[in-house]
Amino acid sequence: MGRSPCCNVQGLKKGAWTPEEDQKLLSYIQQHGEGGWRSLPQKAGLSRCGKSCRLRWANYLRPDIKRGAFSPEEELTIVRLHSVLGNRWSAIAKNLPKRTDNEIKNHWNTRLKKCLIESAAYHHQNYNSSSTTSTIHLKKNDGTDPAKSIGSNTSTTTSAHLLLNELAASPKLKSSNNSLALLLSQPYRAGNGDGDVEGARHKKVLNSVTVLNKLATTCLKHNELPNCTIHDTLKTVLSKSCAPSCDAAKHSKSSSISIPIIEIPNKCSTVMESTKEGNGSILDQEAKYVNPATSPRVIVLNEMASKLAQVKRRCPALLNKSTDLVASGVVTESNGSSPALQIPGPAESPVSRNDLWLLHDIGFRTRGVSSEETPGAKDELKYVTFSELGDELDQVDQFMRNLMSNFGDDLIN
DNA sequence: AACAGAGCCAACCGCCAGCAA
DNA sequence: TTTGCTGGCGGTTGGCTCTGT
Repeated sequence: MGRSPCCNVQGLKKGAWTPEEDQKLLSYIQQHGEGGWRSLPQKAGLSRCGKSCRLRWANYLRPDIKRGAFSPEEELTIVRLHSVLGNRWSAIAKNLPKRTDNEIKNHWNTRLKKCLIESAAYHHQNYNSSSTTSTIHLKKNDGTDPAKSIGSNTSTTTSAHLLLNELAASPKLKSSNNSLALLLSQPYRAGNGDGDVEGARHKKVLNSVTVLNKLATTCLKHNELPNCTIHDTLKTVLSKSCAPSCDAAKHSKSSSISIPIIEIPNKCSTVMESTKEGNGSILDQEAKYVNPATSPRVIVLNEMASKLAQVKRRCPALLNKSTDLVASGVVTESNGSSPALQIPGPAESPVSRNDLWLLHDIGFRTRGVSSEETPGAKDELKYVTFSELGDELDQVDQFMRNLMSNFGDDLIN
């Protein structure tokens, strides 16, 4: 049960502050300092409630407040921090000197959130339309070519299946019995054998989500994972994909927005390019960095991590198992120097702002830098680069390969 | 010029945690 | 342990401004 509002007292003024009121409040605080808000109005000669005075001071009158348009760097910081902290505006404000939580909150609600949502819509449209021409056809393991793409009938998994196809198209993968190739070829195994996409569409089609769900189910079924590089990989992926959303949910009364893809739509960039004084909002600069080729890999990694996180939630002991399959030779130890797949392009690209926007979606938290692991480092965050992301993707693939080695039969059957 | 709708943001409201009595 | 006070937080609102018709 909450207390009665302090502003219910009859006769107290509400609404916009006048310059005279501001001056009274300012003078009083300069003379007596902050605090004692309940008694302050009377002492300062104001017909306001204490709470109103405190807010006016904190959000407007304080001398160390920076007002005006947010710089690209500040916007970037907000997006990055929001991905980890959620709607904890005060915590975000602590990382933005001279900005108030209220101002950041307003900026997010009126601009940034809108642009992110538009970006997501744009991206979905972009990829759904492009998927018809860029999808890579997989070969079945028996050598016949179904000449059909997987998941083409599912709009929600377009990006994921594009990347899975991209992975599958890798020369290395093509020349081996890679787990992804096996997984991706499954729609045709599961069908009636004629490789007809129409047939598959009406029967059992494995899109990327299904693949990942299957992966998750298998993990759960076996209730354990080998204690080897897979263990570390999974742990890394889970810690990155799971932490932010859990954290945000814990600290935010309302759910923060969850956007599958971040890409800067033309509409946004156009709007921002007209910003006065060319005071580059982040968005018009972002437009220059848009690289559609970089997006799907992020998304599929996110999807993979999300599914694996589900496994973790359902089976907390998963990461503590110590079955040593390395020693038994079932799984080979990776020396880290030769990733499972070499995917050209994004991994070699320099980090751009767009990468960081993309990372907002994933909510990456840098290895080892969390409040739990590093006392005193609360809210101090570092972000992975795109090249690191490439490594992660390789590791996830390695994980899947190893998993297939152990549980392949269960996945296929 | 007048109007409507959208955008923006200062301010309000309800709730909560910390603290002291 | 309970109660009340205080400051702080995040969601929401209302009014002002801008923009388009």
